[in-house]
Amino acid sequence: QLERLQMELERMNTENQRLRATLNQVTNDFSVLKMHLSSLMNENSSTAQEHNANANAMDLIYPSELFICFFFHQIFGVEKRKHEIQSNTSSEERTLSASSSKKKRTGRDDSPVSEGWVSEKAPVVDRQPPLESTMRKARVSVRARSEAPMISDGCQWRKYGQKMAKGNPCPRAYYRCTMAVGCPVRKQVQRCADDRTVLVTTYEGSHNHPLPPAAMAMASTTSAAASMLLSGAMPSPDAMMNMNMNPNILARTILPCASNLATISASAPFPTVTLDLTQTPNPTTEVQRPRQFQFPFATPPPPCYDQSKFMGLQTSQQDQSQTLSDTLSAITADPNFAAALAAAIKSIVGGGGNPNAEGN
DNA sequence: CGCCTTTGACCAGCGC
DNA sequence: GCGCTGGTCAAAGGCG
Repeated sequence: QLERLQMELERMNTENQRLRATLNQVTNDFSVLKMHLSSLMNENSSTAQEHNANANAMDLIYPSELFICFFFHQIFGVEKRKHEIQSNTSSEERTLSASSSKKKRTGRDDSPVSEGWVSEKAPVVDRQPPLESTMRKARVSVRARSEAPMISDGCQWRKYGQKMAKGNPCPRAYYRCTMAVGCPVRKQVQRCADDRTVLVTTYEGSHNHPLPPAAMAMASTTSAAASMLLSGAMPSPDAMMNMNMNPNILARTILPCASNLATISASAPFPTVTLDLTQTPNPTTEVQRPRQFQFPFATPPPPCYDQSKFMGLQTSQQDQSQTLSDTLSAITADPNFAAALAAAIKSIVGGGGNPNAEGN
């Protein structure tokens, strides 16, 4: 009996390794596709027809991968063979970035500020393409519990301002990405007024440079959400409100396995996707939708749902290792994992990205 | 010395 | 027009 169990365990381990390899490949492909698509959209956004095509492409690519990519990056700490792939795409992206950037100031501004960031109020001639400037308006907000002043998302940030926001005693900090010259990505960090253990991080824009593996998850998520929001792959929040639709329906479509984690704000000045990681997914809801991709955790949730760790917050290496270990143990111990993972991969590779297909 | 944070000033948008 | 607010700038200073 023991021997049989050991053999079974070995077989499961082998299967898991194979699946992880497949997942790595899929994730890589997704990242490369997304970067290419982003470049294409920048180049081709001048014609509405091409824009529609891109929107359709977004529609096909993003909905399921967005969340899957994000989750598996976080859970598995996926180490990717991205550098060679990214180096191929980054050169053209840098060219794009360089061509669109324009020196605005002198003196101290050998910083990224002058190289690429185009202030909306600055009297510049060579402004960013319409789509890109629109893209910058889309925001992805992440709520997570953390004692740290800022979540560590793998990117390098430079603080460029801090303001007291109305209705919140906690100051709001403004950061811009400094991983590459001219990267337009910014983020705002503020503690929740109601619950100061909750850190609200709002991302804006998409990176124009290769990202380290640790940064890919968040970047992919925010970029994809922003793209979906603005490409027409999803209706605007206002449109949804006019149609008497609950914006969260859309969020459930994007993140079907964690419907209570994502909301789309219709009241915010900019279209905003909010990923609320201060809550745990409702297991009851998941049981009611067995055909959706979901984590087959038996209740209660495993330690990975300690979200301050789950989100890759600034916890110690030891904590993260322990969490990862716990997570892997919990996942691999579940006999349904392989099936669920296979279904998820199949939904991606098999073009099942449309969450509406097959009732998903 | 270079990079970073701090912080007051400035500007644009918006409502009244 | 005026005041409020959010967002950004940029000088000054700190730090490694």
